[in-house]
Amino acid sequence: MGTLRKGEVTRGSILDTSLALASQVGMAGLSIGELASRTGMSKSGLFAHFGSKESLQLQVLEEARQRFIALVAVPALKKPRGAPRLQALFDLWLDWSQADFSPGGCIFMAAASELDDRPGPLRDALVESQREWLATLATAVRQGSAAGKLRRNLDPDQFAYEFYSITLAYHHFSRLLRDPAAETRARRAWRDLLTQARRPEPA
Amino acid sequence: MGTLRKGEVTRGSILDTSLALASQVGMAGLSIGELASRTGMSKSGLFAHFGSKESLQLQVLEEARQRFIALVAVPALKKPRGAPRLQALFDLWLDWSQADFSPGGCIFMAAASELDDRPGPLRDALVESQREWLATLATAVRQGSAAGKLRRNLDPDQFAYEFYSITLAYHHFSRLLRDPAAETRARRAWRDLLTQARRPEPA
DNA sequence: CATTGAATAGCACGATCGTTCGTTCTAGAC
DNA sequence: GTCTAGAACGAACGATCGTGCTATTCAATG
Repeated sequence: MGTLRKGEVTRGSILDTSLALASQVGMAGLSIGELASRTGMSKSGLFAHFGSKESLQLQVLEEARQRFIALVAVPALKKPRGAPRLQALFDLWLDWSQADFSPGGCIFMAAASELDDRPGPLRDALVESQREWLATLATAVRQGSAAGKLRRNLDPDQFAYEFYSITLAYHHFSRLLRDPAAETRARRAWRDLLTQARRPEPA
Repeated sequence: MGTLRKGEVTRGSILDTSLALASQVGMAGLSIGELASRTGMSKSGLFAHFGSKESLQLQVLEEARQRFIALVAVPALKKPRGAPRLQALFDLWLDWSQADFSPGGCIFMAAASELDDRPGPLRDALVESQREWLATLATAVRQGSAAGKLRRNLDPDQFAYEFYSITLAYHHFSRLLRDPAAETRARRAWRDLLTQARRPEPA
C-alpha cells in the first residue's frame, strides 16, 4: 500500500466526478464551479489541486486513458490472437462505452469533435491516445494474419478504420438518436467485418 | 426576385459567419461577442436579429439543413436508382464535408456529440435532421433493391447505419487525426459496402 | 425631399468563467 | 501534546457570457 495523503484521495474523487461530467458535457464544458458544487468543495479548494483548468483537463484525459488500458486493452491481450482477441477488443469497447463512470458514453468520442479544431496540449494528448488505440487494433490484425488466422492480404489500418467507424456510429446512434437498436446494428456490422477478415483470399 | 430588405441581407451574412464558426467550435461555442467582432457589428445590433441565442442556433441549424438538402439530397435524387444514386449520395456527402463554408467539416457532426446529452429544442432539431438523412439513405436502398439493382434481402436501416459510420469515421480521421489517408480509407470502406450490397444473395 | 419604421449602436445588468490571494483549519511527524 | 506543512475556504479580480434598455442612424416609401 503506497502512502496516500489526504490530498491524493480527494484529487482522485475530483477526477471521478470530472470524468462523469466530461463524458456528458465535454472537456470545455467542465467548469470549475460546477465541479466544486458537485463535490461539495469550494472553487478555490478544488482549483488548488490542479493549478489550471488545462492541467485539470489533461489529468482527466490521462485518467480516462489509464482506465481504458486497464479495462479494454489489457484484458483483450489475454485472449488468443486472431478473431478471439479482436472480438474481445470489440466487446470490451462496448462495455467501456456503457460504463457507469461515464454516463455520457465514451469520453474520448465526446472530446474528439470538440477538440478537432482547437489546437493545444489537450488536443495533442487526445490525438496521441487515439493513435495509440488505432495502433493497438492494427497490431492485433497484423498478428492475426501473420498467424494465419485472418486473411493474409488484410490491410490492418483499413481494418482499424472500419472497427473505429462502427464504434463511432454506435456512440452516435445510442447517445444522440437514443436508438434502441444501436447495439444490434453495431454488432451486426462488426460480425460482417470480422467475417470478411476471415474469408479466404478473393480471386 | 423577392423584395429583400437590408435586414434580410445582413441576417444572411451573419448566418454565413455563424455556419463557418459553428463548424469549428460547435453550437455552444457560438458566442454573440465573437460573432459580432467577426461581422464588424455591435453585439446588440447582431443580437436584435435573433432575439435569443437559442433562436440563433436553431436558425443556423436550419440554414445548414437547407444547404445540405440543396447540395446533397436533391442532386443525388436525379441519379438513377440503385448503385448510382447511392454512390452520388456518398460522393456529394464528401463534397459537403469539405465545403468552403464549413471549414471545420460537417457541422451536423460537430453538433452531434456536444448536444447528445443536452436536452432542448436545439437537440430535437438536430435529431430530426439526422433522422431525415438516415431515412433518405434507407429509402434509396429500399428502392434500389425493389428495382432489383441491389440484393433483395438487404436491410435498409443497417445499410444506412454503415453508410453513416463511414462518414463519421471520415470526419474523425480527417479533422481530429488530420490523417491524409482519411478520404482513401473512407472510399475503400464505401466500395466494400456497396459491393456487398450488390452481391447476389448468400446461401 | 420629408417621413417613418427598420436597423444598428451604446451602455449597463447580472451571472459565470478561470484565477489569485490571504486566511483558517487539520492531518501527520516528532 | 506541539509544530508544521498541506488542504480547504472565502472573497474578490477582470473578462466574457447572454440579454435588456434607449438612443441614434439609415433605408425605403409617399
